[in-house]
Amino acid sequence: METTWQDQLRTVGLRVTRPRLSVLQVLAERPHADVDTIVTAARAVHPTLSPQAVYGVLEALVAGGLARRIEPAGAPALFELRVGDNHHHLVCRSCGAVADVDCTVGAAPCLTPSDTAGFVVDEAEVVFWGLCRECRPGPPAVTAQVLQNDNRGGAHA
Amino acid sequence: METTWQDQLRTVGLRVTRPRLSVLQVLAERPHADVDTIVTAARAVHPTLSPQAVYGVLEALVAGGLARRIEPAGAPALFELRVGDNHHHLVCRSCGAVADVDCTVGAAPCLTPSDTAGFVVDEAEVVFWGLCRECRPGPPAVTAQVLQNDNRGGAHA
DNA sequence: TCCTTCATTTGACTCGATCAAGAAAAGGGG
DNA sequence: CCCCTTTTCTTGATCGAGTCAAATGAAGGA
Repeated sequence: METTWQDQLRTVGLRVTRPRLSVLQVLAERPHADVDTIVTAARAVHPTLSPQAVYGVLEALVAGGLARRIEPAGAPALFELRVGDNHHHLVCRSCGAVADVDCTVGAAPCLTPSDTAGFVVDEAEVVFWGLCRECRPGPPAVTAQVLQNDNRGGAHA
Repeated sequence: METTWQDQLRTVGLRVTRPRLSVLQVLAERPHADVDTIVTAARAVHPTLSPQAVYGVLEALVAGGLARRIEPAGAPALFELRVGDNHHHLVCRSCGAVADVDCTVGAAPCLTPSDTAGFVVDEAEVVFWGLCRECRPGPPAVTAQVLQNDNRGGAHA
């Protein structure tokens, strides 16, 4: 990916500004960052950056297709630069850590509901909930069990 | 469905109260209701019910496994009584309408992440985004027989 | 360089949800 | 049937994420 941030911004019709470059830089280093994290990190190179500016920048980036917003339940929105590929997320219930998961099928949407109830579906969003390595209780007994498949509510394989 | 709300509440160790019965009643009639809707509707039978009480009731119901909370991105939380079965949701991008979707039988490749990045996954959450029948830009003429005589472009916000 | 347009700053504000203290009620024991 | 303990509800303050609006400032084409 040798296209610069500047090129990418211009390609989608956005002006090249310091706040935007700062935010892109932060997102490149820290995928799945929330607004607060972005503001804090971006201030390393742009000390006067305001939170509202970051909201504006992110809105523009998402609208321009340069960034994607994800909103795990009960947490502030997160942003990532991985766009255009169909991937999903693992979210830690304890610490909120997020990891990418490639969709095993490839094309979006990777799932097709059996009955759409009259809806025209354009996206299937998948979130895997669990515990990350650090938050997992007990000694790291590395079992192969990956998806707890109980027959009541929640998970399904 | 001969188990009464009272029985269900007692079964999970919750006291039987008027606010709880009211909320259960509302949820039975209106699946996928948000807190505001529940408060308004429940006041028909319990006029002094406070929003905070509803928050408390819902928290207790969810903790007791009698209700489930869903949080579509960009919308207040919704609650439903369908628990224990594995189903997902269709959400309308335009009006926010929600419909249940039974989990696709058989092939659900995306529900087993290929690489869990060290996470222990306990739930896979799926949300299908699209447009509901009312919000869909006009289907090819009036050829839809499934659709009863509704005023197209229906007022639904 | 000028000038128009788009971005950012600043500050107020909305909305959903949570927290805390006291009053009310549920429901088991006497 | 009443009392007492515990849970639950009410009232009101507070919080956090996100939005709105007016005014200043930068981007970049003419």
